[in-house]
Amino acid sequence: MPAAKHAQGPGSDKQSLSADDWAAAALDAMAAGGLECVAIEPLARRLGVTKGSFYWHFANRDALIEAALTRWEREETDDIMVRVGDTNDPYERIVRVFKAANASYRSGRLYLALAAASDRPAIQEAVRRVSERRLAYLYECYRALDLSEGDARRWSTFAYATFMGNLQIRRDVPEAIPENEQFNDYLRLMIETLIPRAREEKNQSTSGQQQDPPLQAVV
Amino acid sequence: MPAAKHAQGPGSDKQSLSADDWAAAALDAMAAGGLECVAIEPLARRLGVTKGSFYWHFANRDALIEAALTRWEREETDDIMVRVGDTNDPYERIVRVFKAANASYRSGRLYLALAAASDRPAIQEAVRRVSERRLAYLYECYRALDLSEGDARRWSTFAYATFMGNLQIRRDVPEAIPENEQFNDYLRLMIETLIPRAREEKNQSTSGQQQDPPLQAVV
DNA sequence: TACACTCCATACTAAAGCGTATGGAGACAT
DNA sequence: ATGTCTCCATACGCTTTAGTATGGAGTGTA
Repeated sequence: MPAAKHAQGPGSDKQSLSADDWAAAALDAMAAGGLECVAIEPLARRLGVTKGSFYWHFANRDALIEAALTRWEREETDDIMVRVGDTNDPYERIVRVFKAANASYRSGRLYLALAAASDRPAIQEAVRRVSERRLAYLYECYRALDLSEGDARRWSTFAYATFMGNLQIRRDVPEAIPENEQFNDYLRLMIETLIPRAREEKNQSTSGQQQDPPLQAVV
Repeated sequence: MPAAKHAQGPGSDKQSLSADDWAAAALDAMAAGGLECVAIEPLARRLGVTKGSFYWHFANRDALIEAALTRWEREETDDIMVRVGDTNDPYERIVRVFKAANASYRSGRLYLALAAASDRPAIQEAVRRVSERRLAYLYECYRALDLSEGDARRWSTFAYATFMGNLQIRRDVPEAIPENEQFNDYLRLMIETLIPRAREEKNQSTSGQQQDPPLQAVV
């Protein structure tokens, strides 16, 4: 039963687990079944080891959650902010935020699972930091569209709410979100509605946008 | 309200608990700390009794959750649908849905807590029924505004997403939601944006063909 | 009085999960 | 070979919770 320790196989599994491997497994369990699924012995079974491994890498369960949160915040920053940050056009940035938001299913489930752990202050603070960062990013995008501070605040909050609500609907009532080219229509409606500049240039596509962008493919 | 068996004592608490009392307490615990807080002994302590009482009213914990879900679905139907249903103007109905959604803080927390229990099929189905009912209601409102089926579907989903996202933001980043008269501006922006009222509706869904909708006009 | 029914308290068992103590197998250096 | 360090297995104790078994106080009924 004990797996060959250092068979040094073809790279599929390492001989030793790292703390970050545990953190990654904790995030997977979190996205799948919520915080209550982040249990040490079940995770150990899933990783092919026992509790002895865990308590060598971590002091206790809270330390694992802390490490998972750190990894999550880094993932969020890397995956979303960086992906849309290579454009100076604020319109295009908002569009990309929306597309990225609707693309990563796991990321959405993970956020919702973490945000539901309202009785854990450490988790709540991490969720708050992530949301504040996203809101601030959207706010700056709208400011760059020449909106006033108040309008930019309202529009960015509005857009972020729609953004989050779509994640929620996709999880709770998946068939309510249109699919394929229907989804493109839905996404276009939201983008055009939520970005005031879009109303003035209905005839012309924006710089990087094609007529039929393959939205579902963004993983 | 279940008939008290034999009225005794200065009215503070009844002498006998009913199954619905347990269901109500379960929903309170759920809104406060999620499904994991729906534990029998803590609930019994909070109700001033012991487990013996619980297992007289329910077969097991799942039966309690089932009863709580039934009560929740009834609450949702009574509190929200009925409250906005006494108007024939579809515009006004959507406005009331939005205001009611942003009014009940506990209701929002409860929905989010229930929806986060993605590993319980019974809960997931109840959440789905509630969301489908709300979406269908909104869809009919938009249809009554002379939108095409496709447009009504997109707009109602869009509106419901914004609706749900505001609940999420209010829970996770409360200070991001404006307050007082600032909140009125925010609400007005969402309502005006999300209800294409009195607008000449081409059956054109994929491109915004409207001309110059007032962004900040109505007070 | 005798009996039954309702509602709950008390005292258990069983299981799951967190945490600890300890030992052991392999790798590496001396 | 000996020791040491890394990483993990095993065994154990502790707490919490689901669930059961049983009795008992209060009330109604024959």
